[in-house]
Amino acid sequence: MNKNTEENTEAILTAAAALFRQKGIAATTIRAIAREADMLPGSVTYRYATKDDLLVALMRRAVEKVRDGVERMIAETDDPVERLRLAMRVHMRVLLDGDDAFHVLMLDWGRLSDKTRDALSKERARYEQIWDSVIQGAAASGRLVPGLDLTLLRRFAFGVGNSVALWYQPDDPRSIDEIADAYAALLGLGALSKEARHPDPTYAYARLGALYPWESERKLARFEAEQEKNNKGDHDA
Amino acid sequence: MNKNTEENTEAILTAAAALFRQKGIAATTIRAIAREADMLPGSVTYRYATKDDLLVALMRRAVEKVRDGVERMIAETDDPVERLRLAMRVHMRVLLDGDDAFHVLMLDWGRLSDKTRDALSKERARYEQIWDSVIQGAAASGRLVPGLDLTLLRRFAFGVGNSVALWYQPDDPRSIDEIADAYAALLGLGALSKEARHPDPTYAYARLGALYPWESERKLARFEAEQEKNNKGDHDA
DNA sequence: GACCTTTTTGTACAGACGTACAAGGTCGCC
DNA sequence: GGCGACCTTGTACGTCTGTACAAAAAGGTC
Repeated sequence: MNKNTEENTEAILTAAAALFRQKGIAATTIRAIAREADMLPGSVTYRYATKDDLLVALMRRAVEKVRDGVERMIAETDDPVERLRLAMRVHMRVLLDGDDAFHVLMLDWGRLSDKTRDALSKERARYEQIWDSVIQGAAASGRLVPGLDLTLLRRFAFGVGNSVALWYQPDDPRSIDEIADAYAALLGLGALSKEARHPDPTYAYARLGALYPWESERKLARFEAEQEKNNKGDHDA
Repeated sequence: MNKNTEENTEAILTAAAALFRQKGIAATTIRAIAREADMLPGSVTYRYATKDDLLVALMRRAVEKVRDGVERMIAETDDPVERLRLAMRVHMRVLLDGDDAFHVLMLDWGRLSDKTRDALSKERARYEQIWDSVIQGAAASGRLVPGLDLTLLRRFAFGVGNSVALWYQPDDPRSIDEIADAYAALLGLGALSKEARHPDPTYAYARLGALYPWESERKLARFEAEQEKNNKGDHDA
């Protein structure tokens, strides 16, 4: 009737990840984790003395796993742009369908305590570095628009990948890979049609104001002034 | 020494929003909100009987405010594509620099209780509808790649806008509008250089597999099989 | 089957939580 | 300047939290 130790540890991590993802970290109690993992609370604290220890162990594992996955995936090809798409697939697959802990790592990062974040920052940075190097590889190959801010591009791609987690439901008619591919396509090609965009994106990026030549900066300025006025008196604290 | 009633209500909402954003909803206590707003807990519960009431009031206000902002902004122009960019600016500006409550609304949506989410879903849907109509307007004008899944595009744009909140820090050297413009540019034009992309995005989107003609589907399949194998035995619960 | 280590159980505690409410204070209006 | 409505204060409650720990049970080794 008793599972062995390793299985129980696994059950704790699985249950904790699922609950953290579903209800958030603070709203998840150790007792709930134990219940979900079919054991008593003492068995949880026996393995992880504090909730934070459990959280760190969980996230460390998750980021290592996904890093492994992405690294193996991009090793499949030498093409720097294909690497970007494949990385997106793995990232999204794990985020949406895989380890709940990765989901939590991506979404709750900003709200971890300093101590917890510090304990994980090295691992997370290593993962982001993979993305950076993939993007830098693509840029070096000359297949990206020249002059792009590559850090911003990484954050854009990263953010796009992560944002799916905010709306995706498992019963979505689209498959995860479909979404990842559509997102990768939008990332690479953009949404504007051939006729609507400047024929050379380099030019458009060189001066962002030229992106939409029909834009009137004056209208924007007027709106800004109005906003300013409306916000006055709002901020006392 | 006493502020008047309206100011106190405002102080509560401001303090609550800031704390919810910073530490999450569950981790924020009514006592902490009261302390931050410089009053006693009773004054908070006098105005909002439960924490949930406070949360709902907060978010309702936030989404109405941003809806107003976007609506006024897009009324400034008839150009359907410029509207998209202007909407992005307002959205990001409020998200990053404006009402903390909007930040919470966007990021914690998936973790609200059913009751709370229901109480807000109409307002939020109305906001998303504005984006939908902006995107549909752009599509109808023929200036988007034909055949795009417009719901997916809205989610992509929405996700892009929201994801900035996961990494942006107020001390970032870039201004919010700079980021919004860069993101809008990437959204419209994509990251691939002229030489690297198929000259007609319509074609590329029509069959996503053709997006990166150098991609080998076989490599992907091999990886998937391997993943499958690795995951075996992982999932008992 | 005795022995030692590893794990589970059950119970306990101090503190913080959301919420309630009687008492007192403040304010504008007549 | 008294009255009623609105708001704040202080205190209290039952519940739940993370964590601790002694005692019991299980498992492996000889």
